[in-house]
Amino acid sequence: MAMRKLSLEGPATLRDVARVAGVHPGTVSRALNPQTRGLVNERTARRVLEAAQELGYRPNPIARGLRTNRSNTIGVLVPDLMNPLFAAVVRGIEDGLREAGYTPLIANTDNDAEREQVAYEAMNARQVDGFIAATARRDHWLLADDARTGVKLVLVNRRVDSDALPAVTGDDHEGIRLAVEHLVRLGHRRIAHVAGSQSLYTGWSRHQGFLDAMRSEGLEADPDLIVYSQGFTVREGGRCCGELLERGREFTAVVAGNDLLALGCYDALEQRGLRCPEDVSVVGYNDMPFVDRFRPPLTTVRVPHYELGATAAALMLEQLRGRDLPPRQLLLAPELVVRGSTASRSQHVVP
Amino acid sequence: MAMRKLSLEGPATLRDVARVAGVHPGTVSRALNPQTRGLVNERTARRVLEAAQELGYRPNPIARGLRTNRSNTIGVLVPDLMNPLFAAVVRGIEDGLREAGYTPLIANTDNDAEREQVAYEAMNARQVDGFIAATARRDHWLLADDARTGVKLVLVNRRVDSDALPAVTGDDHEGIRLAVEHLVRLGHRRIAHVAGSQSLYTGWSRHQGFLDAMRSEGLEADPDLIVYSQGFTVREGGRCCGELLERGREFTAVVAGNDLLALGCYDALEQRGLRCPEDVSVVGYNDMPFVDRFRPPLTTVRVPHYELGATAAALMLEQLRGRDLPPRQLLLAPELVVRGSTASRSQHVVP
DNA sequence: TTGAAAGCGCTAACAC
DNA sequence: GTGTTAGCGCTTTCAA
Repeated sequence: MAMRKLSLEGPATLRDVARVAGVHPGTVSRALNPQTRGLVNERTARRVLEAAQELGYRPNPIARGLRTNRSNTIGVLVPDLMNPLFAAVVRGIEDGLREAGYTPLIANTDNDAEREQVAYEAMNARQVDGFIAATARRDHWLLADDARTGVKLVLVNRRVDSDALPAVTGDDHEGIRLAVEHLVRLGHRRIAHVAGSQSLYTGWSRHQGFLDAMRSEGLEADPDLIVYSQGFTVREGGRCCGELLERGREFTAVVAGNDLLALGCYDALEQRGLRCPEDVSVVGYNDMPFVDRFRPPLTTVRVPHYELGATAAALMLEQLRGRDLPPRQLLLAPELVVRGSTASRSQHVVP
Repeated sequence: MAMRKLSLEGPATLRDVARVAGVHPGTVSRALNPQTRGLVNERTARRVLEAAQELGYRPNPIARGLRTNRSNTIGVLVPDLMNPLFAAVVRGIEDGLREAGYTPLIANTDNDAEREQVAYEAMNARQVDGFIAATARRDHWLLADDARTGVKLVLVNRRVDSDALPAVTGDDHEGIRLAVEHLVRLGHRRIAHVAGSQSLYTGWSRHQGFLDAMRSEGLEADPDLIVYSQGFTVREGGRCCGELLERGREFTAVVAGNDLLALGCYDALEQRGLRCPEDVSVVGYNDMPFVDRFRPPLTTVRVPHYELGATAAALMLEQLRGRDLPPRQLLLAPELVVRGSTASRSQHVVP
């Protein structure tokens, strides 16, 4: 027996369902919400469910959000989706959030403070229930912002020293230690470091890791063998490695702050007629897609970016559900991937 | 003279502004909306603007959306953000939309029909004003769906033959023509094609382009020199190129359906002791990041992915503003990028 | 030109 | 257990 749709146009509303089921809209709301289903008679609930089904009822999240001040939406602030690392993090976040019915709202910020502000405000206006920020700069208004009242915040790929904020990061300290240890086992002693920008968290933490790793291997981290790049780019890697070579201090291996910097090292070495790994070994960081295809295939430290994102999502859900849980700071284990850019120390010492 | 905030908690609302300005909320709404500002006295409007400024008033898009059935939000359906091509498209979309105050809602679908459905429904429920779909499958429920009433749809990186839907795509026909022409100029005559999956739009259209290009060069497209992959992966490229070699028909060059397939060709050739480009030239498609770093650097056809996205955004805005504009189908020009994987035809003919 | 009032679809406090 | 009511913040008729 076909039942006519009650509201003649547009999708079915709660009231339509109520009319079909012969109950009050409030009852429908209760019956449909898992949280409050217990408050309603089982038979009634079933009737409501059937009516909803029949009408193809879909709750309107906008209306719900207006009432509840929640949106089941999480703002994701990321420097650049075109960077494969962040793309992986974002997929992890999306997949981690989906199960729980949350949707990410994504904005690229290019690490630009103004764009971050604008995106933050816009998302706040859209009632996001929380933010996951992959913003890399170490000093960040988001971290200090007292105006950040109520809204949850989870950091990914960076943390704060105070332990005041939930965060997931790769264990840079351990990752760099693996890289240095690998080089030492190959006989290298004079190991250089092309560091990432020290104003970015990962650049800074890997630099710290390098200093510690050298120390614990009983080696001196010669300041002349450390050069700081302005950014994580191939170009900067080339410039820094070039500077290293021009300083005239000998070294047989270099640990780069990330894979792009390592690629730049390739360029600088080639330009001066030096071979990798025969003359100089190079280690990258991140294990970007296709670095195994480079010439030579890059030895690097793999960071579980997807898992970083998925874990950040989990931490966010935890914050959202639990009331005032202590913020947890998680460290995800990296993995050394040995390929063709590292080899035993040559007799030939550069420069 | 400091003015106390009126609603003691939470952000300022329209009513707060109205109280401060000494007018009715309706007037504030009119004064603040550029569309209706003309209806209100200029002096009053200024007073309202000042009050809004003072209170730091931000309109609540949720409430507005509830009333207007619009959300200033565009659903973006994309197979996989971790694919750098789509990441670029999405950035183009985001940047193109931002100016106009629209926000993308992004979902990865992995080209999976069910996930697409779910994402589509969820976004519809969130009142998206339109969809930009980069979904690649040629037969697609979205395209036929009669239930797609009212909501705008723009296609990117694929089109439909009927011209019924606005779409932006790279000009695959021209791109493949450039590739074939390049090879012919290098003296190649027996040119093979490792085609992408024919159920995906780009795989199909590049295959068509190949047939036409060969014809217009006065060459025969030998069916034995065309092999169809199951997907755009390195692995499939390897399998297909291997099959090509096993068939025993001679060829000196291969046009791959995309860069990953081309990479697979590298593998298959190397595995059989053949050199690229000395024995076989290879051309890719897309110009992914870092293909210039491969061994050998890949000759390929560059597709302007970012512009594809930006143009799709523009098309969407056009649809949103104009009432029932005829759907435009745009073609963006590709560009041949010659690198090291193509060379003059060798005397040595394989297999 | 502005005010009044209704209502988008939903939830939650309270009443029965 | 269920109905009633009020209202989230905004836009948009309709009247004045």
